[in-house]
Amino acid sequence: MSDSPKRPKNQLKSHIRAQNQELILCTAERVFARQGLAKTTTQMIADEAGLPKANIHYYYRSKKDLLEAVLERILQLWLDSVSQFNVELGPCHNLTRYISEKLEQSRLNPNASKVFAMALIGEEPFVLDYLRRYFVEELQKEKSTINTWVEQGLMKPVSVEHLFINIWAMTQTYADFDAQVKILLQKETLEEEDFMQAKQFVTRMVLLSCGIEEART
Amino acid sequence: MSDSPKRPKNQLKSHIRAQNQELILCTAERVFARQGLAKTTTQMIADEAGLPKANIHYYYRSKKDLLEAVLERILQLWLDSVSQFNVELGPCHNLTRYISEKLEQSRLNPNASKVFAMALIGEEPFVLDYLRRYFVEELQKEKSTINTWVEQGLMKPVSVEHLFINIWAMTQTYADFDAQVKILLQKETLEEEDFMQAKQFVTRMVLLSCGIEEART
DNA sequence: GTGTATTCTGACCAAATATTCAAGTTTTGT
DNA sequence: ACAAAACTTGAATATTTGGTCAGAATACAC
Repeated sequence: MSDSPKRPKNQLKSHIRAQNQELILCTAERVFARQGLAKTTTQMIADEAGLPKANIHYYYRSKKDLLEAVLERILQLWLDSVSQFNVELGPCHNLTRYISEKLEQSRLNPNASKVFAMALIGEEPFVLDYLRRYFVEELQKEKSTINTWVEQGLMKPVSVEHLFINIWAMTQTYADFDAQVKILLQKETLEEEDFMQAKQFVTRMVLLSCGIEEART
Repeated sequence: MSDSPKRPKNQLKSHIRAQNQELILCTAERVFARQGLAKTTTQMIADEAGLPKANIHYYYRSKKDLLEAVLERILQLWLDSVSQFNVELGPCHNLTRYISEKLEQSRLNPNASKVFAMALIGEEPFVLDYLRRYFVEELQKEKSTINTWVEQGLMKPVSVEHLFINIWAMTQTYADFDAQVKILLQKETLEEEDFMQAKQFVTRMVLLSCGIEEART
């Protein structure tokens, strides 16, 4: 979808193509995050990327195509970056790591996080389809893992759905609603330290609610 | 700001005026929530309200004015609807009630909740100013109340800022990202029952993290 | 070096949309 | 009943913006 004209006869995209697409996607992600999905114009992206507008349209037929390419990238990142649960290591270790990784990802890719949230709140079909396709089955795996732990008496039984809904809500709020967080914390910018505190706070809540002794990491 | 022409000589707005503004604000809130802030056109609002577009502009000079009127209404609701902490009654009762009220509000006014989230993620200056003006001092009160409880040994010391950030994150996620929640819960619509479960789940998490014995309400 | 495929880009177009206006209609105060 | 104020609304306007196109420039294969 994102390759407008015929690609170079075989395998690899041309060097130029790959490079420009990368530039455009990165810039678009940034501008989308800053301006909002609908308020962003192709012109803004073009200007910020230092390219003429027509050049953007050479690589991405339409604004919709471009947005979807940006979203695909983000969702891929989301899916890849957070490692799976490892049954062996038990709930405490896994949940702690999971929360840590999610928060770290929000901190390091605030733009991606925000664009994703915007698309989700706007119910972009592309994102909803993606969630339906990949995350539901993902959740099933975590669910069975957690059930195993429950059977082993390593944690209390909890609603896995609600657990994940709330872990996601908490870990993403620091990136998505950073404006609100900054106001409440009375800070100009969120430092690594703030994320560390968030990490501790959220981890504590989650572990306690699962009846797990807190680890001192 | 939101009253374009001279108002009737004194006190009360004319009946017609009040009625039309009410209709327009309600409709606008709904359409904004459905379409997104930027994608919504005055024409859509006009059509859905059954009024000609020019009539909308008679009451609200610009789209921006209209959005701000809608937001003001929502923020007012937000501020009013959730009752203050009552020191006498202790942390368990108050936190339980607070979470319950916030979730109930999300459930009953999903549009308002969503428009607010959209404006917040888009960093609408109007909303940020409002937060700075009212919520920061609001938080101060809660903070000192909680400190009192901590001193009385009724709960463990916690970061009040992070506590509220995360309570808000959790209670609003069910309305704001309902599309995601629906997918994960595999439901067409969120029922009262789902909100009840959310209420229990969130309350449990919060109380445990504050070292408070769970109430059986 | 030559020709073909790819990339670049300024100019242009059509559709969408916020906003204005002026001429009508209704309501209201007295 | 009458005039002033408030309200209504179809039509016009100005601007923004996504998208196109044709020809120029560049890279690439041989």
